[in-house]
Amino acid sequence: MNTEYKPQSVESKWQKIWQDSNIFGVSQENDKPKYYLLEMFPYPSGRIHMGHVRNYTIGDVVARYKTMAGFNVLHPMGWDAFGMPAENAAIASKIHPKKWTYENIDYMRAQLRKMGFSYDWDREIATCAPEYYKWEQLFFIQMYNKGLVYKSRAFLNWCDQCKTVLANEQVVEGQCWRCGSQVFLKEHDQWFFRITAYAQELLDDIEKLKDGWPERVLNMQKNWIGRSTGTLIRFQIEGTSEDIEVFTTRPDTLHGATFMSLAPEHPLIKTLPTGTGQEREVSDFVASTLQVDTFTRTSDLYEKEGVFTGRYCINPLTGFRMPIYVANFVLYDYGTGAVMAVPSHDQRDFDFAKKYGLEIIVVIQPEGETLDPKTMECAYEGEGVLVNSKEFNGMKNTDAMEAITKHLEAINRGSATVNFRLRDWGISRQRYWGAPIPMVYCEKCGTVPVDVKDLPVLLPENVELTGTGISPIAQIESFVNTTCPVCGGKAKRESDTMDTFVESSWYFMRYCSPHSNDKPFDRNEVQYWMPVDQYIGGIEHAILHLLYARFYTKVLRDLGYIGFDEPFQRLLTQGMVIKDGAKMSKSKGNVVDPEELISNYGADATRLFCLFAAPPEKDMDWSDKGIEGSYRFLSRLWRLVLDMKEQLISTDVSSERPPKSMEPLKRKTHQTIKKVSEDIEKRFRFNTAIAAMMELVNDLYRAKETARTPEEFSVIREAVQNLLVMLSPFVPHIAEELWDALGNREMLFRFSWPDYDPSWCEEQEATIAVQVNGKLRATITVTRDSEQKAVEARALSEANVKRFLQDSDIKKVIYVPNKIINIIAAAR
RNA sequence: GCCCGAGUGGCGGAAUUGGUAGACGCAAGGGACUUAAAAUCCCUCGGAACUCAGUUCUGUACCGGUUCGAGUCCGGUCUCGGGCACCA
Repeated sequence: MNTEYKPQSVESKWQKIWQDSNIFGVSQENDKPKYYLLEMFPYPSGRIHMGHVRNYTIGDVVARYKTMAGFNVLHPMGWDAFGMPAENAAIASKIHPKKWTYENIDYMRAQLRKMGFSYDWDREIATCAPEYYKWEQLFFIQMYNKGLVYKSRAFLNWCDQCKTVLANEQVVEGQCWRCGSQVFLKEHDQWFFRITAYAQELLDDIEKLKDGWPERVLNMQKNWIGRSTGTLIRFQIEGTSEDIEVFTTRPDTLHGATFMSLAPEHPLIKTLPTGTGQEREVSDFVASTLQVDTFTRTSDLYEKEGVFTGRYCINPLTGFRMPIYVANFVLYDYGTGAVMAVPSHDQRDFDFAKKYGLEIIVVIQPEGETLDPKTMECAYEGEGVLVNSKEFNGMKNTDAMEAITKHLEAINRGSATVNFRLRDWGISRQRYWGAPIPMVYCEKCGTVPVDVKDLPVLLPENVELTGTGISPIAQIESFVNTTCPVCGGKAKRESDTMDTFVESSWYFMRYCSPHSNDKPFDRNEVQYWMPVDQYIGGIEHAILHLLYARFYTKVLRDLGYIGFDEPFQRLLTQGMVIKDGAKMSKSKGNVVDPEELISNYGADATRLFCLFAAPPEKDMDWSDKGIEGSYRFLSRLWRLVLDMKEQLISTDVSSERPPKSMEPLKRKTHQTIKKVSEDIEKRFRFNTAIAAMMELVNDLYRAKETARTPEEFSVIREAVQNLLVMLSPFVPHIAEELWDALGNREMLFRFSWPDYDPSWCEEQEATIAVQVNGKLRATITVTRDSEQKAVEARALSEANVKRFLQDSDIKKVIYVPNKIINIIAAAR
């Protein structure tokens, strides 16, 4: 055999064998425990990038390890195939999105195969296939019937670059998460998923994920859901029977509420000023405020401004005539879009009152201090005792919160409530390449869902893509014009498509029965495989995808499809791949192409370096020199095994006691099995597992120099065999090849993960650090588990120890067996 | 402002329960082999000092504490990263 390591031929050989024998196919099975390992599926953008390589390599190690450790492992792969890049490519180069997408899928599938990943390709799905999105349309209709889907006209985030609205989760620092351009508010008709109905459960169930999810992600979700408890208060508008509703966390300050602030988007703004002479001023203010993008408008530095609407509302406790303002800092999105202003105890309201000369009434006095509205320079937001609050005077403000809320309930002016920051999920997209929303507008019957038996509503293929902002399918008469499923009369179809995050909210269930064609999935199969035991993906989905998927799982449960609450038991968020101090990106010109790495160094070396360079959850620094090191290691392994091939084949692993000369190697072998098993199983620390195997290789090189007898080679064979088994999840091709070269018949992937012999893990001797007063003075080697007396005697006989004990009395000796002996002494 | 992380050689990173700080790898320097180079193999590699086979001092962002013993625990400070934030 040629002794030079040439990964390309080895890798393609084994990839073909794996593919031809369908070795990675799995089915429901009862004698092994199941394990569902999932990596976030990719968008088929054209080529895989280093982020994919890292993510999927980590997953593949776990999948292969778990298989060898005796689990029935589901490890599927598919494509998050709807989305805007396909459409943009179509506009730019006149390729149909469908063709573009499927060509990309073919190319990327081949790339993933070249990496040697152990996917069950029979389960591959693409979310743009009607067989997939059909079920999503069914869920939509069932959710609609249950009141979990509704349509509403609202001010929404609009990205002018992408020509579509965006969900709140998809706006990052006022910019579109995808293209980075400024997002504006625009009034739009939109379909919403009522995720807020699950806000409390999404928050509560975070408790169930504590053990398996990174705390960071759970915190982010908690912040995003943003629960706060407070009171809903109704203020009557003077001269009408209408109320303004307000949410406050400080009902204790209600007696000090002297004006009202409304968001510019508040519906009352359109009617309130009528007849007051303020109409013009208000509408000008609203128009100019709404032109400013939300991010700027809500930044700290933005000047707080407002305009009087000409109307008043009545403080329900004091009867105070509160002027109603429209103010640019009030968010329509949060609470009720209206804020009762208490300038004495809220800094923002204080500034506003000073600016417009509004009344300030102190209602909470801090201990040992008397606040005076005339001399106050800022609001007092701390605790204290109520004043100017009628029967509540003298009460501690913390107690008054409940007391005032109770009182409001009694006079029917308010109630205790819980408010969430989380908004309903707007899922309409004015784009072509997505799943059509299965609704119909009938002149007689109004908005009605498509009849379930007519699903799927197929996305028409004969479109012209222009990127003008109207849904392209709205212009296709044959699609839009339809008949009403209720009355059979003329009707028009909804022409918006669904947010692509809807597809990724349930794909992990479809993998369980990907070929089911009479229902979304088979309940038995989903119940067998789900929940996902280990999910792996990027931190950028901490809120977006992971929150939506949790929500959707709960919805499908309540629709009766499944019987569990959470989709992902454990989550690993892997770090980014960094080069030259920045995330790899085309614009920075620091992109490394995986395909080049595969052809230069092979898939195995690429995989190895991705795993070795950093622990998975940390960002990984790409290093061109580093991958050469990985390649060097594999070459070293290759030569090691093939150089000894003859001697190894002619001997067998023996259960006899090894020759003395080989005892250290046998010990190292079992220690390495233990270390590698624990690093994978308990810690997901592949870098230290690889380091341990490198050490074993280094030891094997030394052993190879001295070995002569078959008995000695037998121990080497034991080490090499186990090494190859352990390496196989990391570098599967070279491991299979060398395994085969040693004459093993069974394929490594089908081989069992090795057990270690605990008696061979322990060293015979222990190196003990000898300290005098906590400082290292010598190291001694003693037999394991030696008595303190013997160790102490040895320690005291060390010259350097004696030196430091001169003219001193020993006060105390601390002995930790096999580790350390510390002699505490004081000068005479 | 609130809530999380993280700070260790020239670099990526080890040190799992408080017990020899720097495993493994990269880079660098030296040597062997070679006509030469590549490849390979061996040695050195945190800093400083000295009486240099060795030994001492010092060192895990900074200041302090607990402990026989702290990278690890506690209190405080600084820096960096992340999330939320005019949130009523």
